[in-house]
Amino acid sequence: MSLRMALLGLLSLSGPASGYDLTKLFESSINHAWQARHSQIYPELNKMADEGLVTVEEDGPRGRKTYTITEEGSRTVREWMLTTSPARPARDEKTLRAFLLPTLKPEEALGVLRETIRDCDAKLAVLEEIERRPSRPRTTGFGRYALDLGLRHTRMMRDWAAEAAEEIERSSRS
Amino acid sequence: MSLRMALLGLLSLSGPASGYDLTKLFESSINHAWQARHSQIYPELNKMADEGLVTVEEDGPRGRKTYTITEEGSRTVREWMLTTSPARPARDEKTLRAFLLPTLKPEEALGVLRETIRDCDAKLAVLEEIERRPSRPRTTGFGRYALDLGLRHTRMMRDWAAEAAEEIERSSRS
DNA sequence: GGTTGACATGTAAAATTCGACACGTCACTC
DNA sequence: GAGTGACGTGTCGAATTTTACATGTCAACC
Repeated sequence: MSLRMALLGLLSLSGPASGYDLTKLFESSINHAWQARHSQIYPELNKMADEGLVTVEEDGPRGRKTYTITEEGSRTVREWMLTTSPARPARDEKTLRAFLLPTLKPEEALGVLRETIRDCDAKLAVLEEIERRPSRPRTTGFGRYALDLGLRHTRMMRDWAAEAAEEIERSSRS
Repeated sequence: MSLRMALLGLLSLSGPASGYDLTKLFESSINHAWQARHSQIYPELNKMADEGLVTVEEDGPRGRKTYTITEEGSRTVREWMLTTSPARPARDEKTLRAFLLPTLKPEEALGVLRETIRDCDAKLAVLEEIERRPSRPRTTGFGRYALDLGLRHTRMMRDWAAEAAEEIERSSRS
């Protein structure tokens, strides 16, 4: 259901778009919270067209199909957003690795943590650059929350890694 | 591969355990970063036994099988931890919902955010209770990082929701 | 005229994950 | 002795996701 809602949501926020557009949008926006390849997106769009959640216009230059969300599609995503469904728990390989850190020797764990810090710093640089950029239409409203959450999440991860590293250093010195 | 590494990691951290134990351990430890039902765990343990990553002792009261990680299993998980594999990106339905918040009317979004805050507070209460609890064997080392990250993540989410809510209130007053 | 790269859509097989069904044991309580 | 609930393992079908294969167009550059 999540993929469907993500697609309807993107269509609702960005206006009519093609499968190709949506694939790109996925990558450049919610990638840190959800992902889908075009091989999953195209069939889902066709299914939704069959079910009347979106309409499709087949014209465009290269067999391009433009999808538009329908009234019913909007209702569907709105209901999903408002229901307190207990949302399936997150899956995050990075956090899993963090959890398994104690399986390593202190020096090894320290190496992994330092790499984590570097990765976070790199990601932060990218996100902060986007934040600084003079407001494109997308920065207001749509994408606003995503960016903010992404920044907070990355900073949180960085802080954690830094403090964990410091703790390991302290305890291995003693 | 992640499930396999999670299982090997847990076996490495907790010592020999049964599939049942591991299912429970999964729920009580890395649940917020990775999940698996017993229907996924049991077959994976059998496969790993075939491949020599774990050994199995079939005794125990109720047909209980006890799995122990082997040298090869340890090597496998260690290599995985140390390789900079670009870790598949996270999937988090809650963040997806957050991202789609702008599809809602301000009052509706506000409602969702307030509920998010309540959920985070509830989760924080649980985690902080665990943190306060006099150190059981698991709180040191194993589980230490997981708990810390869980706390930080939940606080981050709470702060984000609170500030987003405040921002919506401000802009709807004007 | 040929090549390259972004644009554009699709399918199929494999792997992963979930939800339901299925079976049996042991300890404790009423 | 019957019932309940935690313990314990397993399989199967469906849904979801990934990876690879497959095909073709348009614009720009050389």
